[in-house]
Amino acid sequence: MAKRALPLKRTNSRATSAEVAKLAGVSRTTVSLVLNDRGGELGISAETRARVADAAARLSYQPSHAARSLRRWRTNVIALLLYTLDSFYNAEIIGAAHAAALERGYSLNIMSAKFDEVQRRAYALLSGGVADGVIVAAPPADLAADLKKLADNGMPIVVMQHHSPDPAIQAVRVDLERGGYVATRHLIDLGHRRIAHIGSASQRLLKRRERSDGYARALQEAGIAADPHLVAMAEPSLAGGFSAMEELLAQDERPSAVFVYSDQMAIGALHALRKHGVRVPEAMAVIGFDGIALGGFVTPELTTVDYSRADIGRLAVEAVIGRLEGEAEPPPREQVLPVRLLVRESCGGARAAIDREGA
Amino acid sequence: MAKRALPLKRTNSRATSAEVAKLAGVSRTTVSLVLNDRGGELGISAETRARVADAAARLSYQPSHAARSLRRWRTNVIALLLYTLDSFYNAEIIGAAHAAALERGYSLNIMSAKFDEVQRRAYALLSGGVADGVIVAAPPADLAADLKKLADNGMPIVVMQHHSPDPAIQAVRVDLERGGYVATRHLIDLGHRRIAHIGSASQRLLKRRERSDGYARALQEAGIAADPHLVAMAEPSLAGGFSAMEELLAQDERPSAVFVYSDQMAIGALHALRKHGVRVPEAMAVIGFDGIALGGFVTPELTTVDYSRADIGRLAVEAVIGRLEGEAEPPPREQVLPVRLLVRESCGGARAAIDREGA
DNA sequence: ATTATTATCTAATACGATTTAGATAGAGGC
DNA sequence: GCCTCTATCTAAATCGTATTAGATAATAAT
Repeated sequence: MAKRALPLKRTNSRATSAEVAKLAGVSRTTVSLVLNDRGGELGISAETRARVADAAARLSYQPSHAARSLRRWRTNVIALLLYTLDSFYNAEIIGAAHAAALERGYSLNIMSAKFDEVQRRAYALLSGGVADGVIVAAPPADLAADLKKLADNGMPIVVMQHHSPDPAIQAVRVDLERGGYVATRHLIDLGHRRIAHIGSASQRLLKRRERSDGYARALQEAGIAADPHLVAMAEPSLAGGFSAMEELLAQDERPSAVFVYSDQMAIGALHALRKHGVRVPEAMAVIGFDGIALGGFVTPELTTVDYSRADIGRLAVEAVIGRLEGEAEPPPREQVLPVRLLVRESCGGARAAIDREGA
Repeated sequence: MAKRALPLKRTNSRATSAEVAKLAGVSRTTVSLVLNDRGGELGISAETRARVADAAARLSYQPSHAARSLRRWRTNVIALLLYTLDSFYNAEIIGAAHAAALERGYSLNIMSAKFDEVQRRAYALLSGGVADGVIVAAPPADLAADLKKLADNGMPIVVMQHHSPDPAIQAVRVDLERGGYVATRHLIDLGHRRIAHIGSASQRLLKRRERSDGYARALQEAGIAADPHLVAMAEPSLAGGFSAMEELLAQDERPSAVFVYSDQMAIGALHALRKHGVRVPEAMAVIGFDGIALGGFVTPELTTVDYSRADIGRLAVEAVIGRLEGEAEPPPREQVLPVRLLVRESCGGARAAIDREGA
């Protein structure tokens, strides 16, 4: 692991508040008060305030993050724990989260924790106080215990895109079950009866069955018997979607439509269909999930279940900050965002698009 | 900006080294020595070491990151500054960087600095000592001065995917000029003469002209006059590629091939071509740049200029750590990685693929 | 002239870990 | 019994900032 620390030496020549104090001819206390904007209320004269600000600027003083958070018990950092950086919707979530955090004076520390080792490290860092709160996307199952420990220690934790795994943990998520239902219902309304489903079979992530549940509910409601041969599970990736689709195509009696776990997998599935000469949407209708921008750029353009990635990022950040700044009423344990059908080309005719809104 | 800090209060009940010391019946010094694995060499008996380790485990002791880095002048964190999280190749770079960092006992703090405001914040954080070194991808022009200040203060800085903007800043980059040359040459070898180019016109990022330079060199070498009407610039995004392609299609005399700045833009361009009924590769050959996995899943599969994203991430991390741990010889200012042509479908016939290797 | 009040500023401490510079005790040499 | 040496451990100082609890001097009130 980590080698021995190198000889302790002050390498960089950053100015300290003491040096600012000396240059301005005041005490460290005054410097602290002025630079934290408490000079006015606490009776530091305007003239002194200006002198301190000037000295700080001249020395390009930047407070030491370590010293400040040691003293304040606050880092003003929110950690964003992601397990899949290649999810195409992450960028939007992160962008919105960033904006929301900034607005409240926080910054975001994105920790990608793909490997077990990184994950262990992330836990150590968090429990070492590297951030004030944590937002977790798609947590792996074995992290649940760690998260709970952090939450029990008073750290605000918000899970995105998943059910709250514990009463101490908030969740900001999308109505995935309804999404699965809406997608499948769309296919049924278009006249399909043999409707396949490609699901996510990630070993590591917490089970996410909601989409599949919605699929099953729509089938049942329409009086269509569930056929286990029409369900294929694979890793949630382009390649996973590809191989799951090939598996479905190997069936004796092929489906005429498929509801896919994510747009990413759906794009893999489209590729498999093209390779096997199956025309979309004529011979196979395909519907994805997530509404990523890329879906509008593939052939054919992907019909999908859309939701606001930006809302997820923003609400997650606001939930964490709300907890940190002690808002009056306890926050709701779960915030569930609506989904909406986004009809493009990959399912053919758009006649059912009108009243499938999930909001 | 940041509201006033809340009342100072010890909210979380993390154990401190003093509590571990008490439980183990030793001094804080001993705890520190033992937990930093210096107990052996400094004469702490095996029995005491075991007692301390046990006490630490029982209290689930985690050293305070703030206190430790305040004292050590080391955070063991490397910051990774990204300006575009939606670049599809970032995930691979980040994955490799993570692995390399972990191996040496460091962790990665990904800071997405899309907005100016975030960027200012990032600079403040870094200059406040939140990380020991920085890796910057695609730095905006206005950040160069900030980066230089950090570098002059002794912070190791490595730029990825770009020329080193300053002698104090290292670079790990790809031979983009050669990539542009190889791509264009491929099109020429396939018999094309009217070869268009879609470039990146990002206002904010540092100018990156290498790809275009390679394009120009290949044309000149083949005795083809450069035609400014065949060059379109746009934002480096799916939509940018789309609109640039439409612009090119509006020409009186259309090109027969196009070399696109990135795979992402190329996918946008493919979409424009399909929309306008231009068949690829028959009526228009398209070649991209980056070798992202997605390129193998679109219609038609995208021919591209590939390079190792993983090497970039790994080398960047190793460069930073090398500087931090004071390696003997000064590191090379630039490390330039090779590119290689990856022939798929979007340019038609593959006959020129053999000897265009860039390595 | 004394006391209270206000305006302005500061000395000293605390945060938690690491490190420097010893302290203590026992063993061995004489 | 005194001294040295080694093995084992520790007291105190330190990192840079924020905060608590005053200090000081000028002004106003009596």
